Amino acid sequence: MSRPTSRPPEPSPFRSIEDIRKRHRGPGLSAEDWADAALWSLAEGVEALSVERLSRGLGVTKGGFYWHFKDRADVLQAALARWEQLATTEFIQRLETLPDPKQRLHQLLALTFDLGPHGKIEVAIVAGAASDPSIQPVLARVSQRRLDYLVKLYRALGLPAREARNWALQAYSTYVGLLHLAIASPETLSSSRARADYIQHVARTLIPA
Amino acid sequence: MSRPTSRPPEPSPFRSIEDIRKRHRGPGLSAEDWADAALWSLAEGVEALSVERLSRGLGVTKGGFYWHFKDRADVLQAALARWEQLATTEFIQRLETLPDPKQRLHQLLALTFDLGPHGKIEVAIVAGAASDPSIQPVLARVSQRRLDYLVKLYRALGLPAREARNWALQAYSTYVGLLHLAIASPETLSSSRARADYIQHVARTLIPA
DNA sequence: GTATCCCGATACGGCACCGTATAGCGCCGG
DNA sequence: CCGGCGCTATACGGTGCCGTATCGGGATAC
Repeated sequence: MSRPTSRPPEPSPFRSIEDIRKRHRGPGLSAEDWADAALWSLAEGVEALSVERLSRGLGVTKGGFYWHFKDRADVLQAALARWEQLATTEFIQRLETLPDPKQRLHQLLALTFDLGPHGKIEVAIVAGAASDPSIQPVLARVSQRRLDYLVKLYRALGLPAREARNWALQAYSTYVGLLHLAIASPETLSSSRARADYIQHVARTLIPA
Repeated sequence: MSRPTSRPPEPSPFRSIEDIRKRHRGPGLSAEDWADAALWSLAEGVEALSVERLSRGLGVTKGGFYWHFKDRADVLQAALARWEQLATTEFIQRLETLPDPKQRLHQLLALTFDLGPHGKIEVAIVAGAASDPSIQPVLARVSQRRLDYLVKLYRALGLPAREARNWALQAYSTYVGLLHLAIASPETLSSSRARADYIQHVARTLIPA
């Protein structure tokens, strides 16, 4: 019925389904396990997130699910919260290890082109937001925080506010467009030759000075 | 059971649901009526396209649906075919009315920023392709034709093949990213001031000479 | 006026998922 | 060694959608 006290140590970011299933033969599944699995499953589309599907993927029945979560919407919000954390805070923290703003922009491009499973998840979330209003606030926060950070980087390069904003918007659009392209036309940038060439091009046009 | 002979004159591109419903009190619904309604409904997500939902939206029961289409996948393909036509051929035709490649690029930007219902539909299709393999081929063709056309435009501006390709990729990514942004953060470019400013910025950076 | 074509209404069985209820089992503390 | 805690298994009723079958009725053609 009700939620238990959550486990103290945050286990690990972005564990694979296999990791979760392995841990299964041990204590059993925690709320974080379910939420992580839910986050992964978002790659197949928000609508594809179902309690029974999730259970099957984890090799258990849905019996325990409702011990941790009120309903499907509840675990969706948990997964989105996890995504928000990974897609903003932890991403920015990784960039902040570099001292120079220009280096950060270059690193950001490199990370952007290193398409993991994030791409499908992001696209699914945006598409889901068009039909599921509960997604919109999370998505809006993520976009805003990313844009704000980009603006900050461009301002650190010496650009005035208005220009920094435009560059940030364009950089972010380019990033998102690349996610789409990876789905729509995977072979377009499959050659590492064309890829490197395009990265260099983008770096030239998106990093002003 | 079987398909009838299709009506000779193509009725009209992108009719609204209301248009379709109005026509209803007249002869009845044609295959194009259903396909158009299906295309609209894609804005709510590919998964949201269901036969019974479609019927309710059109104010009839699903009785007649299976007269025109074999199953749900059939009408989905019809809707995608319609989208492919609108998103490539007719779009390019509109641009080809302009004589100068640079004018065409500017017009393309203007059309891009004129976000209609297309945005949600495109995003939904890309997201759907990640989970529904039957969508992938259509999406790949559309992306490829658009990219090819962009490359052609940039080459017409005098750029060598490799560079034209990079610019085309970036321009297309920027376009798709804008679609996302319109969903994720609608207020970001709601002010016509910021909008015009950003259009100008994009035009400067995406149209070389 | 009647036959045919085109399309809508209704009814049915089947499936996938939801959320609830309840019982069972391993494990850990006392 | 035993009672409760954490989690899982099983079972159930309800809903929405699918695809099929069948009937009915309006428009049109003749």
